[in-house]
Amino acid sequence: MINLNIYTKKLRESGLRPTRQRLKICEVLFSPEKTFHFTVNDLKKIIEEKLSEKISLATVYNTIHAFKKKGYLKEISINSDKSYFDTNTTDHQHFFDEDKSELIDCGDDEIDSINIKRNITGKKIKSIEVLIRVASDNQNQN
Amino acid sequence: MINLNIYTKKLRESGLRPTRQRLKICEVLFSPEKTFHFTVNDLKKIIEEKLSEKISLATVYNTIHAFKKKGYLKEISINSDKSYFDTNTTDHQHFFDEDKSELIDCGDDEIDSINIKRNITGKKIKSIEVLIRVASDNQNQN
DNA sequence: AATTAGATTAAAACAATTCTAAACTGTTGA
DNA sequence: TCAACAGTTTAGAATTGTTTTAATCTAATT
Ligand SMILES: [Mn+2]
Ligand SMILES: [Mn+2]
Ligand SMILES: [Zn+2]
Ligand SMILES: [Zn+2]
Repeated sequence: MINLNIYTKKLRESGLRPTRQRLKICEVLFSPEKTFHFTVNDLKKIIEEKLSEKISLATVYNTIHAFKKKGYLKEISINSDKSYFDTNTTDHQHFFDEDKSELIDCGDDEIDSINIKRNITGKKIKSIEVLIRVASDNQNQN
Repeated sequence: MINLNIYTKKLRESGLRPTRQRLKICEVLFSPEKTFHFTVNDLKKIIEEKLSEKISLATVYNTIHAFKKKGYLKEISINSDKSYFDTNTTDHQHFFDEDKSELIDCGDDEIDSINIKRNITGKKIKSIEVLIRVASDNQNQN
């Protein structure tokens, strides 16, 4: 299988051995044509239900964190009880659909580039994150 | 005391009775000249240590949430285990100092206004949040 | 003052995440 | 090839921020 080498390489580069569980994680994260957003529980469910591979939460967390550290995944800031991750690691922004608790990509071409006129002394900008919260018009905005 | 009426009004407008604990919360949140950012625990500590008023976490949470709902406080989205609130309810953006886990206001004049070229069908934009993560140059960026 | 609706509180429940430690597996080099 | 080691998996426990509960208390209304 062609992709196995790619997965193994990504794992090795993240400081991880290519184990059965981790290769399944790679299959879910890196084989789809399209990038997507997910929570840790989403990922665990996909592996267990679609790929029929039992996997512990601890393994999912440890692999995801290694990928994030290496830059193969991004974490998105939302005020939510759970963390959201993104397989799209390019520079882009997000809509957050509050009705469905779902992230939607906002391409670089769909938003004007952010220009910051101030800098914090002695600090470097690590990232600029934009979150556009949306909800259906007739919404209880509590 | 002049401010008592203001606090009582804010509480009443948030659907809350002006109790001893809640007036202390108001004193902390709404008397300072400058706005500030805080976590629930920060607030509890200030009330107990500086104002010597015992207060339960449940009361802090319930009051903060009522103020947020009414618009007297804003909650800021950061990927953090805890929630950050802001007594500055005007439209503004933030720097997040990752070294100190501290928010810094970014005035409207310090960042170009965000122009979004796409809209999500059937959805209304509720807010546009920008978070600029900063850290000292020589930083372990794990 | 009595009544009642709402508030306070300690403690329990909850949920996401992290940690632990024992069993297991991939890798390496003899 | 295979023993030995280092790294991995896992269930379950621990941790942490937040929410809920239910008993007690208090502000508001009469
Ligand atoms: Mn959490
Ligand atoms: Mn939490
Ligand atoms: Zn995305
Ligand atoms: Zn602010």
